[in-house]
Amino acid sequence: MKKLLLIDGNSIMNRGFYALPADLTNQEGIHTNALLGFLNIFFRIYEEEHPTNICVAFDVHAPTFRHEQYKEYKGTRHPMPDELREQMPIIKELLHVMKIPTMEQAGYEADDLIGTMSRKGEEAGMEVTILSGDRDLLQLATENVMIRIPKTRAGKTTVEDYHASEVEATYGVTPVEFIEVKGLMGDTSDNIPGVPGIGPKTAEKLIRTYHTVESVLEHIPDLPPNKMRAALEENREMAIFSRDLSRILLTAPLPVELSETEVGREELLSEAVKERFLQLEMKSLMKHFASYEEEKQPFTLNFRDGKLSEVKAFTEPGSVVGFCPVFSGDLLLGTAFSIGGNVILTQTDAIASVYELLDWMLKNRVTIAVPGLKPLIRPFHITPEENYFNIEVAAYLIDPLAGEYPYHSLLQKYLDIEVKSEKELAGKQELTVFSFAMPELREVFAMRAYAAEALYPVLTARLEQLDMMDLYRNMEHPATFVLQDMEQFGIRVDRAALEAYGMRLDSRIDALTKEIYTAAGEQFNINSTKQLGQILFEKLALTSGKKTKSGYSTNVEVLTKIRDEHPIIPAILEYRQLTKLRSTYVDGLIAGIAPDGRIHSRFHQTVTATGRISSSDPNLQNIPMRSELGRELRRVFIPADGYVFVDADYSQIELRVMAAMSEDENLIEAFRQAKDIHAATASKVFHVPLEEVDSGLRRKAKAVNFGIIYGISSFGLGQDLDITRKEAQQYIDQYFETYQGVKNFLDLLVETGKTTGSVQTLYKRIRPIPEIASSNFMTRQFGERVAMNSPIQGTAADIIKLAMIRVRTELLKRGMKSRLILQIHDELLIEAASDEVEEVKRLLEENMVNAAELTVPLLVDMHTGESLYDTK
DNA sequence: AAACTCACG
DNA sequence: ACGTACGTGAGTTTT
Repeated sequence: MKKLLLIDGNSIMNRGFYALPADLTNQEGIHTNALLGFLNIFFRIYEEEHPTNICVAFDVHAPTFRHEQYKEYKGTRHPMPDELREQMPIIKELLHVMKIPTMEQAGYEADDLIGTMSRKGEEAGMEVTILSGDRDLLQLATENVMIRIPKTRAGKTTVEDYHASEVEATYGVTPVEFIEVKGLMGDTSDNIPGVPGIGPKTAEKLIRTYHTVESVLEHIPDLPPNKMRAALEENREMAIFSRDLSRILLTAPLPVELSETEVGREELLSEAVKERFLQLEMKSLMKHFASYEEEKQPFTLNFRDGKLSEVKAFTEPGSVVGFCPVFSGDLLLGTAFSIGGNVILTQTDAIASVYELLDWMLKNRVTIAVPGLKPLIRPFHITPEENYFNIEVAAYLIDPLAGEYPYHSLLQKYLDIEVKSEKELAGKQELTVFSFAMPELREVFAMRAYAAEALYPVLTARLEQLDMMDLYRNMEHPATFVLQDMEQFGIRVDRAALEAYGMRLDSRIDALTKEIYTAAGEQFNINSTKQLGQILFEKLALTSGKKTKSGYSTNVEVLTKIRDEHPIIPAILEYRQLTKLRSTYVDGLIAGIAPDGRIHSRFHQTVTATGRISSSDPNLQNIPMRSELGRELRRVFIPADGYVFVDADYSQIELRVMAAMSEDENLIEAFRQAKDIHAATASKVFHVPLEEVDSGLRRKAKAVNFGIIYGISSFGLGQDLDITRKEAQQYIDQYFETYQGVKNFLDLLVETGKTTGSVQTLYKRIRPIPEIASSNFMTRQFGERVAMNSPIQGTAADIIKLAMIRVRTELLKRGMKSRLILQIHDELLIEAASDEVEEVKRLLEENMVNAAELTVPLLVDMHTGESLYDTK
């Protein structure tokens, strides 16, 4: 089978130019970033596909005759920067040396040439791949023509692949209809006007129903009589014109014949090419020549179908196996077991049989390594003592900044094995009972189990090396079970009360909306910061404060400063508060209520850089508290019948942790004595007797205390207290004079960060700080603040994790009905059976206070109540 | 997808 | 001169 690779030259060069550092030059001062970007992605695709035919298309930069009448064509597009322009002839010349044909044609865009060539290739029975950064090309996708769009996130480049079916799956319209959608919505970057007022959502909906622009126009009488319909009526011709502009030509005259596009590996990687790359000082490309001589064997995984009994037969007592069950909801679809690098796939829905096998393994001292443990705990009744190993959590401890821990990244990073990612294999295929018959999905399941087994020895070795094995065993592993419990229990919500609260908000939002429109003298979208900025700072000429990247800032800080300038401001502030409550909390929480009347948030263990837990879908760690109206919302969170809430939060845990870690005698003593640490700090720092510390002075000391924890900067403190930087610096100096141990401690953290590239908590959890080595001043400063904050925030997070584990263990041991249902960083919420309240209170306080042995006491504030509101 | 805003600790 | 406090997640608009 012949394979044709067509490349959108300008688009890929452009992408390389902006993705790679602009200071990438050779000794002659020629910029090479776009060239390198182009060639990197080119070689990657080449090695993946091994195309037999290649052609690269370029735009000719002159007005093209198709758009001649359209004067402002590409008027909004930025001109090509000189640094990029100078690289264009070089890439063409390089391609010439590589014997890859290029094409450009006056009067036609590269798109048209690619479109036409793709059809020629398809007709000739070839598989066609189009490489571009531009989604417009998606209209060319068919079952034989795949569009590949490279994306770079966090330094890693992935490629999105679209056949016709994937375009349809992703956008809900066929590739041909894609053109029609664009005709309606327009495209500012291509200067295609579209129909004003119709965005992507509306356009997609219309085309999904009517398929073509003409058909939409014919059916205008069927549409609801609103703005959109009026816009369509008034812009009939524009819609057709825009659509025609969007359509890529499939009949352009081609300067290159299909038969001329054949390429051979020898020409592509010839000595001449190598020499040219070296002249341009693109040494990183040399690996392609080396690999030509000594090709690395691609990794292939061994997997086959088999029965659970075979798995058992092959498993040696005391060994490590990789295990990955596959569920669709609660339904088990099958399992993958990896034993000594051989994977056995079993299609089965018999959870009990699998449980039996796992039980046998555990009894035979087998370590069961799993990609992620939390989802398996409930179906397989797993307990913390059992010998499971959680690959995801281990990988998180070693590299907490990675964000995600998919097997392909981990295999690459720790074993230098290159495998296709889940996405590359399975794409967007859904899980069904047929999944075990689909080759791509089978490979995904097998790979997950294989990776778990293969990664176990290297991750455990790394954990040992970093002295984090205890942290894993005694803290992270048992913590997974607490999180699973919290997800399962959820929290009860009074839906009716929540809806009533929403209605109250609605009526006030309506009134405010009218008020704002009147004050502004026109209607506009209050949610749009762009429109709001124009109204406030241009039309009403109010004092604009800070700017953002793209215009005026309209945040609370700015608006509060001009509160008295115009009655519209307080109205907007209130509107903002209310709409936030409405959309994020009322609507968001209602959407999250399960059939059991409770919200089952998800709790994540591998997300934060510092070791904290995070919560999502919905986030229950940011329920309003600070404003009275927002706090009212807490009334809708209620305990089950026969239960009450018992809530306990650590008092000043981060400051206490800092006192203990720094061993500052003054601060430790302050905590041993003082009831009010902010007042005590004020007294010492500002040299005022404790009795004379007023609320203003206390507020300042409190801000300083926070600033210290965040990694102090005079600018930040000044901002917070609204004082000059100089004054803020004085406060900081005075603070450090009082607490010299703290100063030494923070200095040591920064120094440690600089020399080792990371810092750690009391329990050895590490936080890497790549920023601290940056040559950029701002970035480096950020790194220094992180070095000061992370050990403190992280140690506090460690302590509450220990407390959670102890509380869970204790509740279970005593066979109590009460349960831990929520963690909010320094706070634990227990839904306590009414007859257990006193015991729960004792147990909770006892276990929180004694979770860690510090040189300062840990104190908790405890409250009980009939709703989350009452537990303040 | 990125920017902006804002809810929490 | 630079132009920010540390850690999150979600909704909305704009690109």
